[in-house]
Formats: sequence, C-alpha cells, structure tokens
Amino acid sequence: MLVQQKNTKIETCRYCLVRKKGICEVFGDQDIETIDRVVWRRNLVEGECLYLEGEESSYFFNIISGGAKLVKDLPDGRTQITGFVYPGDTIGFSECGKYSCSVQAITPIRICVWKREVLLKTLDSHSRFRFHLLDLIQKDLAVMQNHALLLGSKTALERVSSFLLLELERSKGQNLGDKNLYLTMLRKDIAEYLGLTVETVCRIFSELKKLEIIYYKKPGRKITVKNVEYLKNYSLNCLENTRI
Amino acid sequence: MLVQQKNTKIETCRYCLVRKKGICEVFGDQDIETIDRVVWRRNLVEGECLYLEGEESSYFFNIISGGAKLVKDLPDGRTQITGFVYPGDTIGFSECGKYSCSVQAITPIRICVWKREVLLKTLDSHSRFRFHLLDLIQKDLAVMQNHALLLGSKTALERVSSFLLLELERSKGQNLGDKNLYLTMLRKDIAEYLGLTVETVCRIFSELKKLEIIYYKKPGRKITVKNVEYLKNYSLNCLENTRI
DNA sequence: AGGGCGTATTGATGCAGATCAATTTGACGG
DNA sequence: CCGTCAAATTGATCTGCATCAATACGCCCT
Repeated sequence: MLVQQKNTKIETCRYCLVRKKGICEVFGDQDIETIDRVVWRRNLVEGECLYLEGEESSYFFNIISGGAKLVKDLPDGRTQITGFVYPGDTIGFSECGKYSCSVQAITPIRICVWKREVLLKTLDSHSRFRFHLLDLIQKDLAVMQNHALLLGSKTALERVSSFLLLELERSKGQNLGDKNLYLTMLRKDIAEYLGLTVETVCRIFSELKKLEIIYYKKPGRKITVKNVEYLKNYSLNCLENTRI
Repeated sequence: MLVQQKNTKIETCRYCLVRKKGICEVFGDQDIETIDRVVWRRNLVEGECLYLEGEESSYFFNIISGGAKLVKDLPDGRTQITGFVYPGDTIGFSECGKYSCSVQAITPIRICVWKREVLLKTLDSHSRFRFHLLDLIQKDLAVMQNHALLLGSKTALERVSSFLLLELERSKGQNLGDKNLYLTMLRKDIAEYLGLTVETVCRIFSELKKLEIIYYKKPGRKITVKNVEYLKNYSLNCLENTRI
C-alpha cells in the first residue's frame, strides 16, 4: 500500500502510477512532458483534509495512491459521505469557484496538484482532453444519480449489497482474486456513505455472513463474496427499464 | 405558461425564450446563427418521456419551456426522482453512451435538440463554451451532492424545508412575488424527489401551514412563504463548515 | 347541477432502522 | 504479556416515517 516512488529521487508524470488511469490517459508521451512541468505532488496523512467545502477552488487534484472520502457536514455533526476516491480519480470540481464538498484522506495519500488555470488551458490546447474530461465528469454525475437512487429508495440490505458489489468491482485490478475485496474505510464511513448507522451496517454484514453470501474474519476488512448472484438480487442494480 | 412562439411562423435561436439562460448564453449573435442551422425543436405532452435510462444517448436537449423530471426506476416500481429541469436547463448527459436516467415531462414542454456531435464540435470551436459547459455540469454535480446530503442525512421536515427554499429560489424571475412559489409537480413527485411518501410530504406541508411558516389554499400549488427564516433553520442549508 | 375521477389530506397502526447500552476483538505500546 | 483504546459486533428498546385506510376537495364532462 505504500507509494513505490517514495524513495525515487525523481518522480515524473511519465512513470506516474496513474499514468494510464483517469485524467492523464489521453496524453501522449510528448504531452505528458508538458504536464510534468506544471504539476507538483503532495502527501497527506490519514485523516488529513485536502480541502473543505466552501473553500475557494484554485486547484484540481489527481489521486496517485491511497484513498479519500468526499464529505458534506451538517451543523449538528451529522455527515454525509458523497463518495470515495482512489488512484486515478480526479477531484476538485466546484461550483461558483467554491469546492462543493470536503475531502479527507482515509489512508495516507499522495496526490498530483493541477492549478485550475493549467487544467483550463489544457482544455483549450488539447482536443481529446476536452472529451475525456467531459466523459469523466459525466460519469461522476451518473454515479451520483445512482447514489441518490440508493439513498432515496433502497432498503438497508439493498444499500449494503449495492455497496459490496461496487467495492468488488473496484477490486478488479488489485491482486486480490475476483471474489475478494478490501475495504479501505471504516464501518462508520460505510454507514455515512449509505445513510445508515454503524450498527445497521454491522448487522447486515453479519446477516450476509450468516447466509453465507459473504465471508470475512475478525477485522472485517477483507471480504470474500461467496454468492455474487444473491448480492446482485439484493442490490437491485437494474439496467432494464420499465418506464412507459 | 404557454409557449409564446407557438403561433410565430419562424422560430429562431436569436429570439429563443432561453437565449440568455443556460447553455446558449455564451454565444454572440454571430455564433447563435450558426447554432440555429444545426438544432431543431420538439414538443412533448405532459407525461411523455423524452428518453429512457439506458437508451443510447445521441442528443443533448435544452428545455425551452415547461418542466420535466429526471427519474430512475427500480424493478419493483419504486422510483427516485433525481432532479427537476426547467427552461434553460440542459439535459442528456450520459455515461458510456447511455443516458443515466429517464426524463419525463411534468407539463407540456418544448425542447431544443442538439445532436451529440454538434455539441462536441462546438466544444472544439468555441473556447468560452468549453468553460461554460464545464461550469454547468460542475453545478449539476454540486446539486446532486447536496441532494445526496438531503437524502442520506436529513429528516423529513428538513427535506421539505430544503425543497421549499429551492423552489422559492427558482421562483425568482417569475412574475410571482419574492415570497411566493408555484409548484409545477404533484405531491407524489415531491415525495419521490425527497425519498419520502406522499402522506409524509402532505403532513409536513400541513404542519408548516399550521405553524404559519407557509400558507396555501386548496389545490396547494401556489405557496406563500410567510417565514423564510424558520424554513432556513429547518433546512440546514449550512455554508459554514466544521470539519477540522 | 350532479357524477366521476384523480389528487390532497388526515387518521390509525406497523415496522425498519435509529438509538442506547454492553461486550468482544484486534492493534499497539510499554 | 498485560493494559489501553478504538473499532466492530450484538442485544434491547424506541421512534420517525411507511403503510393501510378513509375522507375531502377541485376539476372536468355531460
């Protein structure tokens, strides 16, 4: 889980861990050299905030390693996690020049920093980048709509099942098998993401375990999905459509 | 509420009702002529669907008049409204070439149709348009995040209060006074938008009326906000931030 | 004016998930 | 190895909202 390049003298975009993921994948070797001259990198420790909701948004960020949560707080302490981000994900989108949510590291993270103007200038100079960025943000929008469906209409069991399937999907490409997933975040985070309490999340994890749909032991971070079909049924991740 | 241009022989972008709202506001008179040659218009009756979630997304649409709801369905009939759109709003954003939700008219609507490629080409040729579109979609994203906060963390009273404030905001610019709002949608739609039932929405409307925070009579479409401050307190539309 | 229909409203009851409380477990430091 | 602490888990109880049911109201048609 540590950043491989930590001990490397020179870290360049060319050999970046997320060179072929997310925002930078459209750049050729030529272009990436240009980018290399205008971005820089930064580390955050676990729990540290990258920025707060409402702050002036002067930068975009690319996650190089580690994980973070997107958070919105209510004045009385309730918080809603609106998403989790991982290597290759781009954050910093904003409204009226203000970040629309806070970002807090859930593991130590390394990020790549783009000045806002740099990204906008790249938008001007690089045609494929335009479409790519549009695609990425459209995808974010679709993800949020799905999440609204989950939060507004699904039961606790359905929410947890949906979440596990998403995490299973995300685990593809890590060295875990295709039935295993590793939860970066605490039960509390899962609860705040799904609009439930920790206790409810735990109970449903336990229930799914008892039903032998999933399996895990003690710290409950590494989960084996023993029956994907059941999860799919519970999650209602429907693609078919019924509207007239 | 009827389309003024209905009886006009020739309808052009130049004199479009939403010429200065949303996507087209960045275009000069020269540019708008170019756009005029590549877009066309269409009417939908109340209840009609513009497109369905999952359909191949070949067009973007601009609402000229009327209102519509963005909808996601679950196989068992539960539905979640993820947003309402009105004149000046652009819809048709998609993921992997598929629309991410369905769109259904809640009044008769008139829309402007852009072929997907036309919008993409305009993105290439028009620098201000690039930033404008990025702004618009970032705004959509921020709105969805707020809605996720509402759905995941707020109580019924808080949800309804937030909703009323949003509708009050939207009513600015219509001929109603600054304390009045007109609800285009049914109680059912409000409920499906807020992740509640019709009954709960009704009860809370009644409660707010009894407390003299709002006022309305019979059909309950036109609402007068008598105490905005109370609504603001209930809605928790906080801008201050508490995260460390 | 009257009848039918869809929407809004109000009331009675039930339940999913929250809340409160207690126990277990693993990680870490001395 | 033991003590400490945060996270996870499980149990008991409570409650906000859903569900079920009935009524009221406005609107349209004849």
